[in-house]
Amino acid sequence: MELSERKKKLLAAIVERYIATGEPVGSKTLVESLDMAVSSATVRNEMAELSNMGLLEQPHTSAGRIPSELGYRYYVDRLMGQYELSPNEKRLMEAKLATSAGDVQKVLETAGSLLSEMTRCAAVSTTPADEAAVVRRVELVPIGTRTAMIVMLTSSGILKSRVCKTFGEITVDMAESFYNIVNANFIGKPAAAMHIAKIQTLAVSLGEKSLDMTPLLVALADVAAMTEHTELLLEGQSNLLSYKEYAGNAFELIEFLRHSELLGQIFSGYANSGKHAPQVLIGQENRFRELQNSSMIFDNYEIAGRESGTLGLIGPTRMDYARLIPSLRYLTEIVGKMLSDTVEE
Amino acid sequence: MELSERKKKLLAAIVERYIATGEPVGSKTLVESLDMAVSSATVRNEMAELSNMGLLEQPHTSAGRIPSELGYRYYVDRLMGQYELSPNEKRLMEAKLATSAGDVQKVLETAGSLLSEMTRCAAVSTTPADEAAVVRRVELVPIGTRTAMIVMLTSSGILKSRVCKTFGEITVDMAESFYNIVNANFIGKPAAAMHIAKIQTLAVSLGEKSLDMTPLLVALADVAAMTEHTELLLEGQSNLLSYKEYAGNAFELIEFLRHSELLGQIFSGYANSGKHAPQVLIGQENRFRELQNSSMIFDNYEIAGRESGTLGLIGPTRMDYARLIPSLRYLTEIVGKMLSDTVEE
DNA sequence: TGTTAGCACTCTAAGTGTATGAGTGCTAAC
DNA sequence: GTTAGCACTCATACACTTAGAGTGCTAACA
Repeated sequence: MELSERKKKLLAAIVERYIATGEPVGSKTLVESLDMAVSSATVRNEMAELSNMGLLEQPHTSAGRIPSELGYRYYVDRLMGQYELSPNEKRLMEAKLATSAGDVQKVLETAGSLLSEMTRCAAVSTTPADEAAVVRRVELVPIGTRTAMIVMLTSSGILKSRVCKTFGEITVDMAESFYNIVNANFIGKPAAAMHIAKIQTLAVSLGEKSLDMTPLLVALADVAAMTEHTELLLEGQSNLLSYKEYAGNAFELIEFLRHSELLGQIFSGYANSGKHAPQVLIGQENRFRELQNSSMIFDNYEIAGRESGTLGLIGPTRMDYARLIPSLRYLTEIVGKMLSDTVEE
Repeated sequence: MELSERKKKLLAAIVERYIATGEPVGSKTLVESLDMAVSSATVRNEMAELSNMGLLEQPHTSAGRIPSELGYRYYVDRLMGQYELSPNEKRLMEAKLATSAGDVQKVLETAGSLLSEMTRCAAVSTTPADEAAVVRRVELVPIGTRTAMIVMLTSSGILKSRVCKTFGEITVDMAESFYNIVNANFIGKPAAAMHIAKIQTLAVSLGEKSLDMTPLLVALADVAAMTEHTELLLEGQSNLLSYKEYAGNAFELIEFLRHSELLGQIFSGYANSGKHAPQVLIGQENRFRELQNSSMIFDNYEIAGRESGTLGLIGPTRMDYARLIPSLRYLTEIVGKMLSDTVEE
């Protein structure tokens, strides 16, 4: 579908104005704001044609036009200018992220809250997924006489810990057994190897030590389970409350975000696609009913050259694509760099 | 203010019915639902008197009555029956909490999400405050060649960790220096001793080792700062969205909860008061404008016989006090027990 | 003296009617 | 291809009406 230059200009102006104000745009205001060399009547003709093509729609006969989903799509694909982040903004983002360096989860949390602040949208991120990930390191950190913390690091950089309590005192002997078991059975293997069934057979083989060791091993399995699945981190859902398009059904959307692992499916599906460019889903292009009045933008971050996880934004269809897409793109880029640096060694 | 038995019965019925339905209660429905031996005219007379006393109010002339804040207060102080938690509910709460045993923060998070689920209110909790708390233990856990995790435990049971990256490899020598510094300067002292200024003078005294050690020491100061202040944990804010009394201004309230350390003041003020019984603040009894259409219930939990922190609920004035107060009371009790057990050793 | 029936009164919510104005589509002239 | 002009549509605002719920008051009753 090829449009005349003038139609393109008008469509872009309508989309941008509607994004900015949330009010339907009429022919008169449009002519004024663009100070075009034609009259409002001409613009009306053009707008009527854009409507016929399905790029604009009218809430009611005597209202101005608003972009249809197709209109947004055309705008995003062909018309939109890309907002350039200022060096200042870039520096700020990097500085904020740097405070979390070394901790994958924290980097992603920080990225999420940065995104949600910058965009007034909800931000989503997934922790790196890597089916080939293996347990790189396990540590047993004594905390008290009967309390210890188990720390696990995977080759994909995921770090998880958990506190556990034992029945009796934790002895040097126990710690030794623990490390022996871990080294012999788990280091270099996928976290899935540490399944509760495996732990049970191990416990049996320990004989009389078994009673003391069980809480440690159970906690170990627990930590392993935590590292195993990619996690979905959410930030800034409350931003959505401030949009009038969500008045009334904000609760529904926020509950959807809060519970849904379905959202994770979209993301991990995309992460595996190997694409690397921000993907935009507008309105009904979303598979889920709860998102059909919303748009999503998401993009994969790369760890050491490999698509690993996703950062995303969720907001009203009327979101500022021209600004948000470059912001997200830049952030995924530096998140990728930071995480590569973290995981690398 | 002493009321006749009949007035009490009526007031309680009005409060409870209004809590249940959210609709003003009229004389006719009231007589029916109570199947009283008097007519609606008599009830009207009584209701008029209750209005005069300021215990009831009318949204408008031809509507039924709703409780005034004074009415709720009277109900809470004198009329309310206490709902008994079933053994089943108790068992469920305990079982859920038990999964977090050993980790103060996690226990409180779990308690918060339990509370918010049970009550459809927002739940707040504060981590234990203890001016006499000292650093009990610090561990340096190697994670990679240039990455380490610093773990700190205080005598009040707060456990915090942070990952940090160093410039060069972490050597056994460095670890030794680290532990020497920690043992000599910090163990047994308040976390505040680990201030960044102190860290700096230490770094200077290290001479040439200083460059390598600095990131570790900075991270140490950082972890110390984390343990130092009581934290405010929030759960279930999104529950509030489902109440019609918040339609429209839910955003304001949720933003208030999200940002406000002011809320912490109320809590810590109460925590220091030494009281131990659920405290109820109804509507305007709250100091903050954002909470004046809401009620709060909060109660201190005791660690080893000492008031240490607070659990609280925030919801619409029209909340089910008779059910929520006992629930909160019971939860603070078992949280206290669990935390005492955690901190004790 | 407390209780009750009855009735006039008040006020909201919902529905109807009307004016206003923004914005359109169409047509005829440029 | 562009424009001015005009009839048309529809949301919004406002005034008005009606029905119904609930009240307060009064006079009669036990």
